[in-house]
Amino acid sequence: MGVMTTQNEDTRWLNDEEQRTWLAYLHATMLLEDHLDRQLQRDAKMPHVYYGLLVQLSQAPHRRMRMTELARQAKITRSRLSHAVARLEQHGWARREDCPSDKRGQNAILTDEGYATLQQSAPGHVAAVRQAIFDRLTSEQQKSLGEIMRIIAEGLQPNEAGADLPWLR
Amino acid sequence: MGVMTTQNEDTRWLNDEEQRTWLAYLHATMLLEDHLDRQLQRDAKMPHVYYGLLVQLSQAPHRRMRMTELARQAKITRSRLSHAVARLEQHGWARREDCPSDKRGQNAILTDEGYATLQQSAPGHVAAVRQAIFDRLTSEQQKSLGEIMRIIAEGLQPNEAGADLPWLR
DNA sequence: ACCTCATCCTTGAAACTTCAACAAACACGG
DNA sequence: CCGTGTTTGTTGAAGTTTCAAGGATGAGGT
Repeated sequence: MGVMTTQNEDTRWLNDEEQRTWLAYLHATMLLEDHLDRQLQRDAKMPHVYYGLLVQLSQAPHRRMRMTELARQAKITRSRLSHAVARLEQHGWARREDCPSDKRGQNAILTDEGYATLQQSAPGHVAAVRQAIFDRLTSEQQKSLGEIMRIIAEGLQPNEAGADLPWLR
Repeated sequence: MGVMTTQNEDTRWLNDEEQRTWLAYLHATMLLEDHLDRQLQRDAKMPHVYYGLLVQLSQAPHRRMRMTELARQAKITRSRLSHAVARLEQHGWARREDCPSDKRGQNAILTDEGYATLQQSAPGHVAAVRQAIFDRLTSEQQKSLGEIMRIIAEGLQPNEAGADLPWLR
């Protein structure tokens, strides 16, 4: 905030360097997400998040996954996924199928058409990512970036699996 | 994408560590943006981006800024800003005013009410950011994060200022 | 003055996301 | 088997963002 002056707060404001870092983070993430969204909207006719869903499906056994699991891995809500898959279905890139073992469940499935689209646009997408990030960083920085992002992500997970050990109350 | 097999492509796919780094980046940024959006939606009744706009205005002379300049600093499109300010106006957090020197221009202005809201929610917001990032990183990592994000942002800017020197054609 | 092109900002529609509410199916103790 | 609470996935409405288009003013040359 910086400008928030004269308050007997015990709030630990960000110091100058922290502010600059935070601002850089905001700018970089916003610019990159924008960049990739446009790149993929142009080349694959879909937003980055949707593309990510197709990628996940392509890596799953039989190119299919339970909705909840897909949502969990993609870090989005089930609701959002529901809408997203509906849209992907309209475009013919994915379809749904009832889960045999659980009558509540649905499997999201990558269609051949979806896979083909992925193949076509993957090189361009990778190039964009590489150009924006990896081509610009030293291997030290790449390593550091990985560590940092894992730490941040870890801290925000609603306790990813097996963390139910020291469970008070 | 890793699963993309057998292609005589000259595409430089991401290696294993690069993939893990990229995935961590996606997860961290997505989780954090979600986290802050919820935190601010709860405490300040507005999404993170809108909050950022008010912050920028609060730091500007006379708490006002030309629309285009605000959009530029916030890294969003003018269209998006136009809608956003309209909404902020509805809530009484901002207002518009014609620019005296340029009849096309508009100034976005932070209202007292907007400033008050900012003051109320700033401590919680800073705490959230600190808890998600700075409290978890060593000072080495903080420094590194800043450098890295500046590099990435810089590479994605449509050539921020003064880059109009070697202008071919 | 005029023409032309650039810049400023807005608009409406379509696309996407969030939120709360919901129905259906499961799980499990009684 | 019956309740009770949980999990799964969807839905509709409201909010947000994108995209293409457009009206108005400014800037610079002729």
